[in-house]
Parts: sequence; structure tokens; C-alpha cells
Amino acid sequence: MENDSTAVSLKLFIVLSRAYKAINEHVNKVIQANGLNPTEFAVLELLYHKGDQPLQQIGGKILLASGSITYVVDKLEQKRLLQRIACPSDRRVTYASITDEGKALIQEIFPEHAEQINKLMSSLTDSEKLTAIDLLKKLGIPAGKF
Amino acid sequence: MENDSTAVSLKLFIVLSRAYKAINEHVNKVIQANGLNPTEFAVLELLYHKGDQPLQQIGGKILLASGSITYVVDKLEQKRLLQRIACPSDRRVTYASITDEGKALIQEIFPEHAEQINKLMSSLTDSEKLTAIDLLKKLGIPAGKF
DNA sequence: TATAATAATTTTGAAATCGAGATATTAAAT
DNA sequence: ATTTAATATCTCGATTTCAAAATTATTATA
Repeated sequence: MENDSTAVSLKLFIVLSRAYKAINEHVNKVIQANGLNPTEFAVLELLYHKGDQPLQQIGGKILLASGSITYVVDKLEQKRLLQRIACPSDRRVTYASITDEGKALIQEIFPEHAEQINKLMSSLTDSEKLTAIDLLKKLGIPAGKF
Repeated sequence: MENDSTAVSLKLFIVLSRAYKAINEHVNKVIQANGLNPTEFAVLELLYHKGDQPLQQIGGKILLASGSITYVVDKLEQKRLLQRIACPSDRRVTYASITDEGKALIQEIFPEHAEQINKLMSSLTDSEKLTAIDLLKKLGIPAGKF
């Protein structure tokens, strides 16, 4: 059934994908210029802003398979940007915890990161951005489960 | 300079990422259930809807490095879903051309694909979708070059 | 307490992607 | 015409990711 609503949805999907990829491409360059890949940055930034996290929950939040978490956390640990900390109450669990070095790096990168996103979005007024936020919030929480 | 506008932009970046990933996660499942990966689908769909394309232009349109194009096109050619066709006027150029088998596959997948996207977007009214399209179009074309 | 079921992490092998050259062709400049 | 620069594709090695199985620890059940 290719009705009108479907055509509009498809169009929205396309512009959503384009916008995301266009923005992301530039954002990733800034991150990589600072010696991190996008996944590493996402993990560090999560730990910086939300505090220590069990490895499992990192996977959930940044959408990464469990095997990949181990890999990224290994990398960041080798770079001394985070530490693994055993959970005292449940020995199955390992926390990732950002180090002082990691904090310093995020503090250095983040303002530039935010500034760049702001520039990339300067084609919208603040009021338009707020409208977009409202609409995308609804989109991010799909109506049912599929 | 972390002013108000920057904060709004960051927020928009986050909800944009979430929305894109949430939708995409589901969309990819449908594609993979049909034996293709997202990149293969993107290439085939491009050829189906836009006609034969020089390999290079495929890279530009779906944002893929030249080495990856070769790889994906090889895969699709092995599956007999597309053909390489030498350009008669410029021997550096190779066109990718979807085969009848490829067309049949897209014809089978695409309606389900479109239908699913429509379902995933049912939390917005058509009018809201149109508003979102307008705003995201502007976003996709960043103001300057960075 | 055993035993089974569940959970968190790691290991492993394969697939996908990138970036930097290599090759071939065409276009431009002198 | 020859050299030089630009373009298109491919090759290769390294990185990142996933999926499935293995490992270890915990919790629930008999």
C-alpha cells in the first residue's frame, strides 16, 4: 500500500539520514584530529558526563555489541584514558571509570566539539532548532515495537 | 564560549543521532532479513531508482570510500544483482548496472521497507513530518564549509 | 546443597570500512 | 608531442565492528 503518508515518511527518512550523515562527517573529523575515533569519544564522553558505567550499560547507551565494548575499552585503557574497576558487590560486573587524563582530554575536546556542532547548525534559528528537537524526540521513541 | 545557542544545538545533535539510530536499527533488520547488508541495499536501491552509475558517483552519493565501493560492487556482482559495464567513451570509468535479478529483489524488498519506515514514523502526523522535512533539509546543507 | 537458568564479560573468526598507494587513462600545459 | 596534472578504479594492510561461542559469576529452583 504505497499511500501518501508512506511517501512522506520515506522522504523524511531520507532527509533525516542525510542530515545526520552530513553533520556527523564533520564532527568525526574534529574527534579524529584529537586522536580518538568516534566510538572512543562516545564512551569517554558518556563516562565524563554520566559517571562510571558497567560495561554492559555502555553497550546499551551507545548501541554497540558486547564484543566491541571489550575492544574499545581495551584501547582506552591502553591509552590510560579510563580504568576498569571490579564491582565489589557483583563479581560478574566491571565498571569503566574515566581517569584524570581522560577528563583532561574531554575538557579539551568538548568545547571545540560543541562549537563546531553549533556552527554546522547555524542554518537554523534557535526557535527552529527547538521545533526540530520536539519532533525528533517523538521520532526517536517509535510508537510501538516492531 | 558555551552560550545558549550552543546548548540548543548540542541537544538537537543528540536527538538527531538518537532518532536516526533508532529508526535505522529497525530498518536494517528488514534489509538483513532479505540477505543484504545496509550498504548493499543502498547501492542497489540507488541503481534501481536512479539508473546506471559510475562507481565513483556511488561513493559520493552514499558516502563510501573508493576501496569500499570496489568491495561492495564485487559482492553484488558475485550475487548477480548488478553488472559492471565499461564506459565506451572513457576507459577509466566503469558503470554499475542493476540486473533483472537485482530489480526483482528491490521490487520485493522495497514496499516492505517503505511500509516499515512509515510504521516507525507513525508517532508524527503528516503535517509534523512535513515540518521536520523542511527543517532537516536546511540542516543537511550546512551553512558554510568547515 | 546441587543443579539449572540467567547474566556479564571476553574470546574468536569473519565481514565491512578506511586510507594510502598503484595502475591506467584522460586532460591540460608548455 | 611530451610532460605534467587530474581522474577513476583497484589493491593492500590495518582498524573496527559484529555474531556466536566460551568463560566466569550469580541467582533461582528442586
